Amino acid sequence: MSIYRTHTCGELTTKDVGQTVSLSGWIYRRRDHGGVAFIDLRDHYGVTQIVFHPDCGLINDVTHLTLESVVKVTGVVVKRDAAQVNPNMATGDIELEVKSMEILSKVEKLPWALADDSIPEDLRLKYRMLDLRRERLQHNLKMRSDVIAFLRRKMWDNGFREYQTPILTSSSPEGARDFLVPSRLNPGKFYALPQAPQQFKQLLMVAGYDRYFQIAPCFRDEDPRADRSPGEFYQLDMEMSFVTQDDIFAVMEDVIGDLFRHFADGKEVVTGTDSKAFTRIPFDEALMKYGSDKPDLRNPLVVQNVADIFEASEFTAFKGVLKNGGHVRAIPAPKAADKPRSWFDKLVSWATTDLGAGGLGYITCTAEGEFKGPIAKFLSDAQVKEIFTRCGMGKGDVVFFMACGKHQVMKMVGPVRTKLAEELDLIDKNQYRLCWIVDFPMYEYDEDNKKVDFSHNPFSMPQGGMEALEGQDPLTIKAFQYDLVCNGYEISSGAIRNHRPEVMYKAFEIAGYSAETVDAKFGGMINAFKLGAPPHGGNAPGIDRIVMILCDEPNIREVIAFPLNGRAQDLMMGAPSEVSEQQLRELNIRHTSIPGQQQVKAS
RNA sequence: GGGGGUGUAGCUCAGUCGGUUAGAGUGCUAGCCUGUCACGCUAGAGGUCGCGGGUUCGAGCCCCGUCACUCCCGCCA
Repeated sequence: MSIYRTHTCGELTTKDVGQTVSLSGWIYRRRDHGGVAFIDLRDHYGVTQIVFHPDCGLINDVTHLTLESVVKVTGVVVKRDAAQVNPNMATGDIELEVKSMEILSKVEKLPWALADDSIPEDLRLKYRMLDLRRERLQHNLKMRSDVIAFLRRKMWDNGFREYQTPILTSSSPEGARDFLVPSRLNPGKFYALPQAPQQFKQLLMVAGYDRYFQIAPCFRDEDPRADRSPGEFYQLDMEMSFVTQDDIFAVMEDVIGDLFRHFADGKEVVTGTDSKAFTRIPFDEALMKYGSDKPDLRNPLVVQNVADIFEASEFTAFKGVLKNGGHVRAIPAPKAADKPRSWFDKLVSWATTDLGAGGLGYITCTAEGEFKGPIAKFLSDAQVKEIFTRCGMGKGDVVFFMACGKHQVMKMVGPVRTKLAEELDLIDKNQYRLCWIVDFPMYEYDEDNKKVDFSHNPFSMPQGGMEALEGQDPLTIKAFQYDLVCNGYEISSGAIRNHRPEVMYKAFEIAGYSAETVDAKFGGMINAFKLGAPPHGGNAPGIDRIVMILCDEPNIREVIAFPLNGRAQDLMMGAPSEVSEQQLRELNIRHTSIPGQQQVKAS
């Protein structure tokens, strides 16, 4: 038994009445009535009301303590009178009649009241230790720990073992920007922090370990987003040998499907099939129907291609877009015809300013079946009817139109589909909808450099193998490359790898890399594949993002104990910081100081 | 690198048409109160209106610039 407590603040009940107990924790709230005073004492497990009666002689002490001070109290558990029971508290049937109190830690001054719920984020990050005391973050981080424990168990149950891979590795030429670490023993040379253990896990497959996983830290020096933490994040990195895409899907559908079912907390987990399998949507179809490669399937709206109709119309604006290789898509908006003019105006202004779209057209169908709207006059009645039929819309409904450039479907059409569903409240917030996006293109055309380039992982196996690479238009080749998507978030990405050197050289050749370049850049991997490599593949679910979704948080920082802010700074520790000249000398580093640049301040 | 939003007391915010000494709630400090549970009551302290410049008789408010935070685009094999 601890000298600090006999129980936690969450466990005393009427069964303990009459016992003398000790609790330790933080003073959460205080109610002072002069003659009698109460404090709510909080620890990780809950809150218990402590009563200070006049004869305890401690009222003056406790009322002059700043909230959040840490105390140990000893006293007797008493049952509350019926009128005093607090049904909102787990321990609301009892209270502790205090006999003695020991102050373990005094608070000097709080930067904010802990009960306050809307504190600016930079302040929260500066005093993260205070922020982390709040119930919401305690819940999120416990959830994170539980999710990781669950994933480890499930991976073990599926025959996987966890292996560590290096944190100090070499800079890789493809992919995101690396974090670099100077080498003291090798002047002028740098390690890179791994963007993912990609090459190492493939080498483990070559080494015959068959089923690998790791709760792996990944480091990428890219700008953040709400669902993307700057600097570092964690993946459930996994790889397996002698498998096809179907084998990998089966494992992930078991692991991730069960994960969501286990932590859904009453929400419905929808896989789109009557088994454990997840719906599979080819990339091209996702782009067409949802305008996104990570569609939110809770959103029932389905986009339609109406290029042919506008091609045959008198609407020169859209015809011009089509002539330049662009697209015209229709997005249905059921039961929106009676929305006020201002609703439409706001959407159009949102599309032009926020999305940077040229415009947003729409045609409404009144309750009487009359078509109205800014672009209705450019179309014949038959053409409008055809559009409404394709969209499954009718009286009282609206169809929106978006014209966009060749490569702008995801940037323009997808957001409109999402916005309309939000505006019309069509998204079932009580669901997790999981699906695979499959058949990603192997290559895409790089408009900037006027060349064919890899569209995803260059190590992915092209569908059709060598035959496809040699005989097919590169831009039509698909890869065994897939993403796992939940509620509009990409939660995992993976591939069947290209384990055959000759296919690898050919794949790189198409993207403009010589065999010499491939050897120079990926020598380790390609040599490994010349020493007996099993067919293999895998993927890597993003743990932070999955926890964020399960916690129903809009921002990934809410599920990370000590996140960096939007400029990749740790406001509490003061990172990144300047280092001494001595340290730099040892590393053979000299830097040009940047005048006027602010040091990140530690709290 | 680009675009949007925000910035007034420790914190959350209000501040009208540009016009007297910039307000409220909360927290803080002191006091009162014997059953509260976001206790209540009284009083007090607390302000570089993010920063700099400009327009004006006069700027929290208008203009220009800048900084910080945040969301998005680019980027993220």
